[in-house]
Formats: sequence, structure tokens, C-alpha cells
Amino acid sequence: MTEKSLTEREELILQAVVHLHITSAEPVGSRAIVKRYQLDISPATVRNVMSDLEEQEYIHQVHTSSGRVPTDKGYRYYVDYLMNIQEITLSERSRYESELNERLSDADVLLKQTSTLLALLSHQAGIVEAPSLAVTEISRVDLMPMGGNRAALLIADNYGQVRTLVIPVIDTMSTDGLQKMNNFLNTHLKGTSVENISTRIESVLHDFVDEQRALAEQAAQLLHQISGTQTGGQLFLEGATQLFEQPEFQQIDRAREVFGLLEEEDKVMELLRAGITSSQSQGARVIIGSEAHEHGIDEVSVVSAPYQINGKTVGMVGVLGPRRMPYSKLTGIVDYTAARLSRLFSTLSRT
Amino acid sequence: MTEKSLTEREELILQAVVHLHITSAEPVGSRAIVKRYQLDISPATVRNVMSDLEEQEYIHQVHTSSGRVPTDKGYRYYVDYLMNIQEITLSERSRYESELNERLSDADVLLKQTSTLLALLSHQAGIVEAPSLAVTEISRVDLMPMGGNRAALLIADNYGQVRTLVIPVIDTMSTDGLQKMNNFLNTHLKGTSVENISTRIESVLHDFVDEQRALAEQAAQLLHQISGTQTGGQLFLEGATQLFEQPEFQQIDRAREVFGLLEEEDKVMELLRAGITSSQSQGARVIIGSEAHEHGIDEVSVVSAPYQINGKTVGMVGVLGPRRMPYSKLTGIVDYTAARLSRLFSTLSRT
DNA sequence: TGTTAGCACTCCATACTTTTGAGTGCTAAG
DNA sequence: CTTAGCACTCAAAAGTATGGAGTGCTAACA
Repeated sequence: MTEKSLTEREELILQAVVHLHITSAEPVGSRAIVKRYQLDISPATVRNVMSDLEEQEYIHQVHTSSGRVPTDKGYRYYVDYLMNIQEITLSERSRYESELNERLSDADVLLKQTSTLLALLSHQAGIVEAPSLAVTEISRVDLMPMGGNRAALLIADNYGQVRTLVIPVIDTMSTDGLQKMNNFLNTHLKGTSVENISTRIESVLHDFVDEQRALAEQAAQLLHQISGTQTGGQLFLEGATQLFEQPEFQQIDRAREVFGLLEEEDKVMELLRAGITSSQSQGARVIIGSEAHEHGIDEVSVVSAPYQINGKTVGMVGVLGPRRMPYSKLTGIVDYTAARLSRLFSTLSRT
Repeated sequence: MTEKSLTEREELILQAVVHLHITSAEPVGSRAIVKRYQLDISPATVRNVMSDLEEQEYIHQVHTSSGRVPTDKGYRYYVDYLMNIQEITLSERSRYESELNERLSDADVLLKQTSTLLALLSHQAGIVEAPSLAVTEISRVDLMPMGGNRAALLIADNYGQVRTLVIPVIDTMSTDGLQKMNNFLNTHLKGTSVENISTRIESVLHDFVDEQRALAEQAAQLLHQISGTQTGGQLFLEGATQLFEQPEFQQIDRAREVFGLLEEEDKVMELLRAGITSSQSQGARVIIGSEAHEHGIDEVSVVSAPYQINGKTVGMVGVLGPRRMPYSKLTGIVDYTAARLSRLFSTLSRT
């Protein structure tokens, strides 16, 4: 991370450049800064400072005689040291929340609504990651035969989520056998994470003999099917079309790039999580433009935050938009949304 | 529907205009037609014919001295009378199908893959509608308690689809009571469409006394929750970003319009189904530009076809793209895909 | 009567030029 | 260290040619 090494005046000017650019989407000139912030120094002085800032690569010029635009490094400095996180206002909060009928029974609905809420509040693309299977614990399973050598396996987790898998079964099973199998599965899978089902079964397998043994083997065979299932939580993405409003996506190629990116769930997921290694241990984190370069993404920023269920982090929420985004506001929004989701989910998972 | 009232020569020219415009995306001039089709008439003659066609509104000029572009009416005439449906080639078929691992066990996977297939073959947005709840019959249900006054209701239909609903339950139920309830539900819901659950229950209610009666009432109360569930089948949409390739969507406003449209599932659904009232009783149908005007859509066309399971139409597949699309090819593709889906689904639903 | 060559005309695209204005860097003076 | 002043740069907007594709119309022709 960059150090907080700028002079007070430099910080003032950098902040001004960032703010003005964020609101206007245009390069920012020295005169505009003086005017807007009613500074007691002249544009020429500001120019000198800007020149310094440019040398240090916090801002740069689009062309020789244009105003300045923050660089990624500039945004980063702003986000880390200069911005005041704007808490979400009451009016914003109530404006949309009233529309959401909190059908608390259904986790999927909650997740989707949260994503929509994020999109509405932020005017960016809203992203919510469902609690990942890696951390979820099975609270109950149910095997239902479907005919045609198939069965549906219902898995409820401790957070009130339900997933359904359709898996092939070897043979028609008697109602009685099914009942037994169900009991067996429930007894032995409870508390296991979905990810670990296979290994869990393997280990259980050794403990049985006789009919129990047969049952266990059958179960193992059964569950082997689902080991290939995706591990990452599902993504809920809403409000992507709002990005068309942003001036940076008026050029088709840019728009196309972003929409292409948004179609790649794994990349979006990486981005959402990328901030997690960053120093801030809690609250929203920000990925700015080329900071996600390793992931092949250059032109977008992401503000994301983890949410918890009963104190344990289980997924991420976030917004994605152009590099020029109102970070201070979005940070507040994302924080708030994560907290809200944590709260609602905890309610939901309370037995 | 327009009548087939053009002279042979007019049809020839109209077809030429449509073909050339579809491939070039530019207005078509008289000289180009003569050249490309090696006609034994002069450009001047072609111009006369074009003038006639314009008078009848099959084609029109973007400006006074430009070539001609088909109108919606022109496309319609072309689609109805002039085009030869191009069956999908073997190479196209094998190119993508090999990539699809037909995990026949899972209806949702099949639907999504079909949508992707459509998108890849057509280079347009591929859309697949899941079998609608209106026509689906319940083959088995299963009620699973989840704690916290909630239960998951698993509904398997006769087409191998599984849906899960999380519903609030009044009270904790004994394992025994649950078993009874499950049996009750299975006995009495089998064969009912999801849409009709409520009425079905109502009618069943009258036939019971004593404990059975109590059970039935409990069930009714339970199922009342889900009556509000969406009736339309879920939509699977893939390959939308391919639309950015089309020249007509190089202008941001156009692109935005389409993506906005695609986000409105109900409208897309309407569009998919709109052709159904049209005269053609089977095979792909086409909606051209302003023909969907009543739905507030002007600038896109849709080619769609119904698919069947065991002979009964249960949903639609289709592609959506700019008005200027290769209808003859797409019709073949959509027909093929619908047939393929019908076949696979029928396999899937065979008990 | 239908077809065609010829020609004037229209209009878009493209390229080139001019103008304007926002903004800079530099210098010299306060 | 700050600032006024000024020359300079550059993009965007507006204006000006030029070329070419395409048309409609007319008159001649088979």
C-alpha cells in the first residue's frame, strides 16, 4: 500500500481533483478547483501543486493541455486516506426498502432483493454472492425418488438455504429402503459442509457392518455424483443496464467489455473477493481499475464487503462500475447492505 | 397476413434486397443486385421494380438517394413466401453439440445448455423457457422441515423438473405427522398442475372427516402459501453480449434498449409466445420489429418455436436479435433446437 | 409496351480547414 | 513562496470541399 506521504495542500488538491472528476466525468482544471472550493490561492499555485502531483503519478493529463484526471494510484490514495465514508441517508434507505417485501422465508429471494437494493442505491451493477457451499453446513437432507432412475436430493443448510440436486440412482428403491436411506443420510451428514460430503462419507463407511454397511455404500455411491458440483456460491447480479448511463460506457467497446466480464461469473467472483486479502480487516474494500490487472480487468472498479451469518463470513456483496465512481458514497452503501444482509440472514438462520 | 400478391420479378428483387441487406447491413442499390445475381436486366429496370416495391411499402429508402432497405412488411413477405428454411448443417451441429455433456438427469442444466446452444448457433441472444407450471403435472412432492417454522416443499413434475419452495409452517410437526402429511400430499396432488393446487385442495377438503379432515385442512393452509408463485416458466437467457457485434447495436441507445428489454423477463416471454397466435401451426415463427409494437418493442426481431414433451407443447425456445437477421438460417436453427429439446425432454420424462 | 442508356440531381461520408476555448507551463515580478 | 501575464497546445465544434453511390426521369429502342 502507498504511504500517506502528501503534504496537506497536495491532499487538498488531490481530493478536489477526485471529487470534481467524479461528479463531472471531465478532466479537472486549476481554475475550476479554485472556484469551486473558494481557495485563497491562485490557479497558478494550484497548477504548481498539480504539477507535483502529476510527477508523483497521482493524477495525469489526457493530453498536454487538458485538465487532470486521477490515476488509479490517485484514487487509491483518496480511498485510503482522504475520503469520508458517507453513511447512507435515511431517505435513501426508506426509499427502496419499503418496496422490498422481506419474505424472510426464502434465502434466494432475500439475496436477489439485496442485489436489486444495491443496484438501486448505487446506480451501479449490484452483486451478491450466496453463502458459499464451502462454509455452509448441512442441517437436513431429503432424498426423493423421481422415477426413471433419478432422485432429487434436497439439501437444507444451517442458513435457511435450500438446494436441489437431481442425481441418478442405481435402482428402484423400496419405500422402506428409502426411509432408511433418508434417516441414514440425515444422521451422518448433519453438520458436514457440502464440500466435504465425499470425504465424510468415506470416513463413515468404515464404521459399519452388515446392512448398515450396505446402506452406507449405497449412500456413498449416491453422493459421489454430487462431488463435482460447483463450490462457489451462486451470484445474483442486478441492474447491469444502469451502466449504460455512465459516460465511460458510451463507447461500445467499453460497454461490451464490461458486459462480457459480467457474464463470466468466476471472474466477477474473484473480483468480489479480491479485496479480502487487502489490509482492511473489515468494512467495504475497493478494487480500482488496473488493481485487478492480474484478473485481466482494467477498466472497472469494485466496492465489496463480506457479510456474516451468526458472526461467520459466508459471502460477499458489492457493486461494480466504472473506475470513476463515488467511492465515499458507495463504501457506505455497500457496508450498509452487507450489515443488513447479515442481520436478515441471521434472523433467517435462527432455529 | 399480407397476401402473396407480387409478380415474379418483384419477388426476385425483394428477395435480393433482403439477402443483400442481411449480409451487408447496408442499403442495397440496383446495380449491386444486377451484379450479384447476374440478372439479364439492367439496373434501370431494377430501379423501376424497386420503385414499385417502394410504393407498396415492401422496401424503403433511408434518404432520397440511397439504396433500399426492407421494411417490416418486406421482411414479412420474405419470411412468409420467399425464404427457404435452411436446415442446420451437420458441421454446425457437431461443432457445438460435442461440447455439451448431456447430463440428462437435470432439467435445468438441459435448459441452460439449450439456450447456450441456440446462442452459439445463431449468434443472437438465445432464449429458452422452462416448461410452464401451467401445464406441468406434479408427480411427487416432499415436505421437509427446516426449523424456524419453515419447511421446504419439493415438487417434482412429470417432466423431470424439480422446484423448491420454502414456506412457513404453523407449527412444529411430529415426524409421524410429517410422514402422514407427505403421504396425504402425494396421494392427492399427483397429477395436478401446480397452478391448480389451491383449487384442488379445496375440493379434496370436502371429502374428508375426522383426522383425515384435520390433515387436509392443515395441508390446505400449507399450500395456500404457494398460490402466489409465478406461473410463467423460468427463462434461460444466454449469449446476449453477442448482440454487441451487430452493427445496429453500435449506437449505445440501441444496445441499451435491447439490454433493457432483455432484463424484463415478462416482456421477453410475451415476445417468445407472441407468434403462437400466428397462422403457422407448427415450426418456427417470426416476429419482425414493429410487429411487437403493442409490447413496446420496435427494434428487434424474434424467431421462436414451441417444444413438446410427449406430444404436448410446454414451452418455447427462440432467438432475439436485430430486425436484420438471417431468418432463413435462424428458422432452421430454432426448429432444430426445439426438436432437439423435445427429444431430450421426452427421454428425460420417460418413467 | 416493356426495357434501357444517359444524364442531372441528391445526399451522405470523408477529409480538410478554421475557429474557439479551456487549460497548461514558464517567466518575471511581488 | 505566490501570482499575474502571456505564449502555446490541443481537442472539439463548426464550416467547406470533394467524391461516389444511388436515384428518378426522359427519350430512344426492340
